[in-house]
Amino acid sequence: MARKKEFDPEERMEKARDLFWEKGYNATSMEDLVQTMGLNRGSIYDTYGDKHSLYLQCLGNYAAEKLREHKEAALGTSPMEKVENMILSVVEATVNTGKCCMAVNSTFELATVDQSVHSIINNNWKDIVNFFEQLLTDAKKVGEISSDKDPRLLAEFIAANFTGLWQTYILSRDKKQVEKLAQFLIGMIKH
Amino acid sequence: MARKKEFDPEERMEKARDLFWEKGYNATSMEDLVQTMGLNRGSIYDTYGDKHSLYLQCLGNYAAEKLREHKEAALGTSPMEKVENMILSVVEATVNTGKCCMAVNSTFELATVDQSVHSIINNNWKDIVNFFEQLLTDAKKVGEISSDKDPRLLAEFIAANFTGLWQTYILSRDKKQVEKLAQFLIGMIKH
DNA sequence: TACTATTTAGAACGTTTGTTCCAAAATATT
DNA sequence: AATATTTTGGAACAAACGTTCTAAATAGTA
Repeated sequence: MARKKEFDPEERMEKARDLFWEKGYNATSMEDLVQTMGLNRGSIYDTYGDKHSLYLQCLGNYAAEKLREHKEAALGTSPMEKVENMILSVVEATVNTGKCCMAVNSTFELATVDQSVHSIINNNWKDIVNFFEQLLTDAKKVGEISSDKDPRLLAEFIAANFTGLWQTYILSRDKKQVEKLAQFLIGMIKH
Repeated sequence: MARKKEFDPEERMEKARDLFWEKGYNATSMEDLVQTMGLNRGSIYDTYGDKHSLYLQCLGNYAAEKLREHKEAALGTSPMEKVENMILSVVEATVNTGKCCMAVNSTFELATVDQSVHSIINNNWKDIVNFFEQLLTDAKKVGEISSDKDPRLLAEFIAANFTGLWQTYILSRDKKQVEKLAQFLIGMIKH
């Protein structure tokens, strides 16, 4: 009947996502997006809706991918080994790409004033904490952590520490420094 | 010879600071500032320079005040008691005002792309970590923490955890939750 | 009281913002 | 090959942006 889209909507959204990730929401203009996505203004509005709607889709896409990456990083023969590898994987990704977590950036730029953003990030956060909790419950069962530990609290503590690691990396830009802090965290949760 | 300023520049800057603190840099317009500061555009430009310059002054003001507050909160008969009170004071201020740290907001919105902002925040961060390090060194001397602990690393760990606490508060908006995490942190650094 | 330096209020500036619209180009189906 | 439907590029829009400017008001000095 008619023409088909000449671009892959998912692929172009990821270009937008990377730009939002780098510059933040408010500092990214529609003109920036047109240039970076390589799409016409009309095509963007037609495919994704307005700027805010596009941002929410980018953030949702990021959150889903991040959760997947966390789970993929959970390698190891024991639960605690999995937890440890997840932490090391976050540090590695951060220093390799030089970028922090888009959801955390978004938390501090928008989550206090934008309910939709808050909801996406909060759900993603809960998913990650839940995953940690599961692993730590397993770790408790097999005796890798002592029986007086609360897996839920420990999970929340680890997740909160990710944000601390990112903040530290932004300020220090020092790979060794962040790795040292991560190792310290790992030591703390083990004992 | 001529008229004197009819307003207190410091006092009006604090109004601007609170607005930037609440909305972030990019989401705050010059019109917003005119309304909130109760000053004419010309007076703002004449007194503080342009928007970016005003922001830097607000951030510097915030950082100085925050450091002072941290030191004021360091009450107690022993070094570790002081550390503990500093942590509790941050939590209390957060849940009471409902606001997080302006410097941390700024870290994630601007520090990666704005060198001046980065510099102000980084120096403030170092000041705070140095203060913690001093207290923890004292704590080590009097045997409040074990001799195998590294005061510098522990200080960085505590400071990083503040950011985690703020992130947690933004997402959960749950006073109890943040207090629980803070108590957990205190327990961790004691043992 | 007259003078003068400065502040004041707000109009006005040229950009940039996010968004909409339209004519031309394009392609899967008939 | 003709048709129908959708995309495309870019012009056009009003509103908001950060900034500058001007004229009137003001108050300390002479």
